[in-house]
This record gives sequence, structure tokens and C-alpha cells, in this order.
Amino acid sequence: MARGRPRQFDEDEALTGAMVLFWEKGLAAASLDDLAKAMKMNRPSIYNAFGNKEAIYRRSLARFCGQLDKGMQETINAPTPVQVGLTAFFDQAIKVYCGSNPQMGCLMICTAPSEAVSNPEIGKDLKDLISRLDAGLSQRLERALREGEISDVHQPKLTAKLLQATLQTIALRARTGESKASLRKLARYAVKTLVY
Amino acid sequence: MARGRPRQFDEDEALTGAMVLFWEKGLAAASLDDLAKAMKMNRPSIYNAFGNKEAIYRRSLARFCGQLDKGMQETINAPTPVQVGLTAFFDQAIKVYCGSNPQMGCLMICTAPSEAVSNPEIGKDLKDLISRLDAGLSQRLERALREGEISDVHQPKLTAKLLQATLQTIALRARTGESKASLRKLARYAVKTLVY
DNA sequence: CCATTTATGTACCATTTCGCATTTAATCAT
DNA sequence: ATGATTAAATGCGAAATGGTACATAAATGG
Repeated sequence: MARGRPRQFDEDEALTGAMVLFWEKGLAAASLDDLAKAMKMNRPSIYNAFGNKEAIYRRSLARFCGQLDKGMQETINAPTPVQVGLTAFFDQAIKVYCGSNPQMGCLMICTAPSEAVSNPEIGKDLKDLISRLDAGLSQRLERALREGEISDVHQPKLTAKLLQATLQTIALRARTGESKASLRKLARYAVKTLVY
Repeated sequence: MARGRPRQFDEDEALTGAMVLFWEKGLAAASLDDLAKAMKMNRPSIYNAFGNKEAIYRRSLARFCGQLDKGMQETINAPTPVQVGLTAFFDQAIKVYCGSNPQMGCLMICTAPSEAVSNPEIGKDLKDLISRLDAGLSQRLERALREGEISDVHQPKLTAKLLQATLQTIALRARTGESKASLRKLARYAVKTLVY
């Protein structure tokens, strides 16, 4: 087993480098040369190992979204009141969105939409993430309803969308430099207003 | 007056063409050749009349945002209950965001963020629009508060941000193909939930 | 030790890109 | 008309881009 010359790049590390580059520049503005530097590989190796630029971008997206989704599921389904779980989820997202200098917001929300029309596959990736988050939030709210934790004036599916709207505005505002403190305040107000 | 050879392109029409192109592709993915076609001009004329690609993009943004802001101001400040004005504003936005085939969402929200980090001027354009919308919504809510139209549990500045979050999610969802009907339903629920 | 397999790295190619220099055209002032 | 002024159109060119061919290197299996 393990035939042939061993790879001398770390796949995970390379993908992380690519992700950071795309996060900053988006798909279109990132050149293969940029990518090669970011991944610490040379172009032919990249092409051989991962395929073309779009493929790498989509893998970066998938990874990022997988983490986001997983983080959300774990946090909002922890054995705490809904409001606590939701607040923790927002805080977690804010940490990621404001975590670098300059702040870069969400890879998906801030870079995929500009590609989504001319590249329907990316459009679908975006749509899928939105759907998954809607579903996760909605399910948690439904449980809260069933367990009498929140008032039955709520429509879980719609409230879920407004919670996701909150997440999205946090992503966008983070990218324009809005402070962590300001975003946390917004998140708390959203939870208080939308889930009671 | 009117010296020299007269321009044979309509500046407004050319700018509209450019805007539509950028709306679909974003700044980075739109080439000068694309632009020339979209503006029905040839490259040197474009350069002479408008400057480089980024300048045209920013002019497109400014125009789009000017209209959005103006539309908002007029609609939410019309002599009707806050909720009616807000609903009308969302409906108006939905019409624009879903108005072409495929649906393209908001020029600013869907294309500017991907440029915002590497191009701080565009970042500022984005930030400015967000601030203006926050301010407009917040002022309307404050008036509603003063006039006893809504409950004083509201914090106008934060509620304004959640209303804008609703607008933004509508823009993003429109770009993924979500239907007008679904977005209108979301808008109505947001108004009902956030403003009472 | 040799064949096979897989990865690396140099160098390259065709195309596209942005931008401009130059020529040609249209209009106005005199 | 003529010259001045401004715009259009052609076409060039240097650089960058995405992508690849090909020779080389490093490992394994027999």
C-alpha cells in the first residue's frame, strides 16, 4: 500500500490555505498563482491533486459549511434553554466572522452570492447551506414548542428564517468592520425578540 | 457650447448596461470586453468616458443604492401605519430582487461583499449603504414610538438592524431562486414579529 | 534491482486581460 | 470652408491567466 512517491504537502493544510485565500478574495479574484502560494504547492500539483480552481473553491465551501452546520447543531441542541443555545451559536459565529484582521465575515455568505448566478453549482451550494440552517433552527424551535419552552405564537419555519437572517446580517456587518461587541448586542436582541 | 463630436452613447443607458452586467457577475468576473458589449461602447470610449472598471462598478453601486434608499425613504415615510409602509418597502424590494430571470437579488448585498476586503473603498460603499438603511429605518421607528404607534419595548436602532437583516436575507434568498411568494410571506412575518 | 506508480517542478502555450496610441469622424466657432 | 475640439474605432502590446506536457524524483512490489 501507499504506492508511488509520497505527497509532500499536507492536504488539510493546503485546503485551509486555499480557504483563507478565497475567503478574502472570492473565487473570481483569486488567481492560480495566488492559490499556489496559499497552498504552498505549485500549479500542476494543485491541478493533479484537487482539480481546477472552481473545484477547490467548492471544497473550501463544503468544509467551511460543514463546520458551521456541525457547530450549530451541537450548540443549539445542547441541553440548555433554546435561547441560551441560540445565543451561544451566534457568539460562536461572531468569533469566526471577526476572527481575523481585517474581519472577513462568512466565506459562504460573503463570497458565494457573487458567483451564484453565473455558476449554478455554487448557487446550489449556497441554497443548500441556507436550507440546512433553516432546517436545523426550525427543528430546534419545533422541539421547544412541543416542550412548552416557547409560546405557540411562533411559526418555527419563519422564525428560523429570521434567525438565519440575523446570522447573515452578522456575517455581512462583520465584513464591513462592525465590532464584536455591537454584533453580540444585536444577536442578544434578536434572540430576545424572536424567541420567547 | 457642446463642442466637439457629440457622444453617441446614452450615458444613462450605458451605465444601466454596466450595472446589469455587474449585478450578474460581480466586479472581478466581469471583463472589459463584457463591459463593452453591455454598455454598447468600445473599450477606449469606456475608459475615456468613465475611467477603469472599478470606477464604473462603484458608479453602478451608487446608482443602485441611491434608488434603493430613496425608494425606502418614500415608502416607509408615506402617511400610513409603520407596518404598512415597511411591508410595502419589502414588497418593492422583492420586485426588484426577483425581477429578472434568473433572479439576481441585490447588487450591493450579493456582489460587493466579495470585493470588500481586498478593496476597502468598496467596503466603505457597502458599510455606508448599511448605515443609511439602518438610519432610515431607525428614524421611522422612533417616530412611531413617539407617536405611540408601537410599543415602547422596541429599541429602534436594534429593531432597524433586524429589519435590514430581513431585507438582506430576502436579497440572498432571491439570488438562490426562492419564490416571490415565499419571500413576501417571510417579510410579512418579520413585520408582524418585529414591529407591534 | 528493476518495473510500476505516483508526485514534483520546469517550462511552456493559447487565450484573455487591461490599457493605450493613433487614426478617423463628427460637430462647433470663426 | 477651415481649424479647433471632442469622441469613436481600429488595432496594438505587455502582462497575466488558466491550464498542461514532459522530464524527473521518490516511493513500493515483485
